Amino acid sequence: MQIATWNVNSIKARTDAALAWLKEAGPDVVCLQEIKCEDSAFPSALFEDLGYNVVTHGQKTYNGVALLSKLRLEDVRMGLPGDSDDTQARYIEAVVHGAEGAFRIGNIYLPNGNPPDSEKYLYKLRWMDRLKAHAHRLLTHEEPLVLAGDYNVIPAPRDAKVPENWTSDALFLPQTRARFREILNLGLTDALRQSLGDVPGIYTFWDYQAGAWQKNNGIRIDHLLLSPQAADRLTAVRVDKHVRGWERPPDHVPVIANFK
DNA sequence: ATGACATATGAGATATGA
Repeated sequence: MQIATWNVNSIKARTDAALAWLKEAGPDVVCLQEIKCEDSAFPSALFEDLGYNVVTHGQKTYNGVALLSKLRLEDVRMGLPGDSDDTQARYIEAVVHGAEGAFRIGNIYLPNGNPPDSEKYLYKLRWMDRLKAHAHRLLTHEEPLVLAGDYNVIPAPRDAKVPENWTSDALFLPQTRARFREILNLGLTDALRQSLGDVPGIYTFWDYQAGAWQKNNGIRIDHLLLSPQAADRLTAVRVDKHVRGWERPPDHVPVIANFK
């Protein structure tokens, strides 16, 4: 079972790239973030032609998440619980049944939160509190659970090429990292760190500006967090960095986890 | 340095991203 996450920064602008990567990598499930379109505008048929079932939770212009799966998507839920006034489309969840059992998969597009002195940062922190509460509930099921997506969190200095550049940024502020740790400390495992250890230099995002890609000035902000039952089955994690070198790429690249 | 770059909206300039 291969489960991937990828922030595509507009599915309309990235349809060809997404199709090319799916043909190349062939994951069973993909969590897409920032589709930036309403549900009716998502090019589902093109992905269905590749054998994927598609569910979306989109909105006009901003945000939006989609789940693509070769397996049937069951118990689909849209939106992160905890705030009925939240209109931003940032969470979709479903269950898939693989040959070796079921996985519940939550697809996350966590708010950016910049600038830190704004309401946007308070929204980010509240959203993380809601995610913590939801993860806590899901963990009581004691089943394989993968919470994958663009967390907009740099967990540690080793997750940035130049950590000093991020000290006052909403992605790396102590409060942000503390909330991320609180979520991990519920009993979740960072899949990439379990698989690859604490090696530095692994990034999933390179800014379009100032030649960040050419200088490998990246950050690791796309994560797959695993319940104990999912972590037990993890066999490998990789980052498909080469995608960032494609023509007109998104600024994020796919992260893929393999499970036995 | 609020800029570089990129996308959506909508038709010029602004909001958002990280």
